[in-house]
Amino acid sequence: MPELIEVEYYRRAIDKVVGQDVVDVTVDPPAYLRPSGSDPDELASLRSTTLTRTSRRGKLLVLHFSEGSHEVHTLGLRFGMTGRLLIDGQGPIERLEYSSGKNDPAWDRAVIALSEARVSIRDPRRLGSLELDATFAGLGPEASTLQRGELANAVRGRTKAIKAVLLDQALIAGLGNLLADEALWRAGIAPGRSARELTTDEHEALVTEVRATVDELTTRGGSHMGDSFPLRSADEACTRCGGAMVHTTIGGRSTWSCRRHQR
DNA sequence: CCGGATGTTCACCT
DNA sequence: GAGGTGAACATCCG
Repeated sequence: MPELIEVEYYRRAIDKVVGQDVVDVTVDPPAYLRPSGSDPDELASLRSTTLTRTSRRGKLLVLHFSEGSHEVHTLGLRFGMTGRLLIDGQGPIERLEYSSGKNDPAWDRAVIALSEARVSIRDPRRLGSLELDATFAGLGPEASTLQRGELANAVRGRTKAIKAVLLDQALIAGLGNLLADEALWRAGIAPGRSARELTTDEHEALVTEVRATVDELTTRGGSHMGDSFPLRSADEACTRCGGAMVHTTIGGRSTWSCRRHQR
């Protein structure tokens, strides 16, 4: 799952099982536990704790576990491109999800067995991960509430492309490849522009469009259902201005933009 | 058969 | 330190 939108839906789904006790937490393969080299046996420290709350920044979902009134551990969940959350075998946002075809229980890479529910990450490509005692350290400000000053901070002195800044989770947390393209398309900013060269007006436009895009897609229910989305095809014209849609690679990611109205 | 895909991390360059 | 590239993960889709 990309983008913070789906992760927020997952967070809300897990909120419904807050209050339950942990029976066991497991990963398979062991490398699904990060950072690499972590010992899966350490997950045993979660047994008999209580899931007391959830939190999220960007695409990182964090579960908080307590003993009595004392928080003793957290667990970070990352979904990568292809990880889905299942609760008792059910995907809370099934209709939004990547996998249209096969759905193999063997792809359950992380399982959190609670007293009355089973939470798992089903991830065919293993691009997601689990992290014991994860924190938000190292993540930039939340994209869905991005402020002008936060964007100004993120781009300050950076020569790399504005799209690469939007995708860098340490600078701004939560935007994925599709959302970054959409926000830039809406703001009329070419994705390859050097970040530090954006004007104050462009900062304003971009902050507005990042938030609007996240808001609209959250309301609508996910990032795959856009009807105003910039077409990811060279065969059709920009739905806003009729210009040619062009494909490039920026920050190592596939990028679509309109040659005419994105400047 | 081949290449690319909503993500992240790491190694290796410049 | 900044930033770019490519590989890796494993599967599906066109």
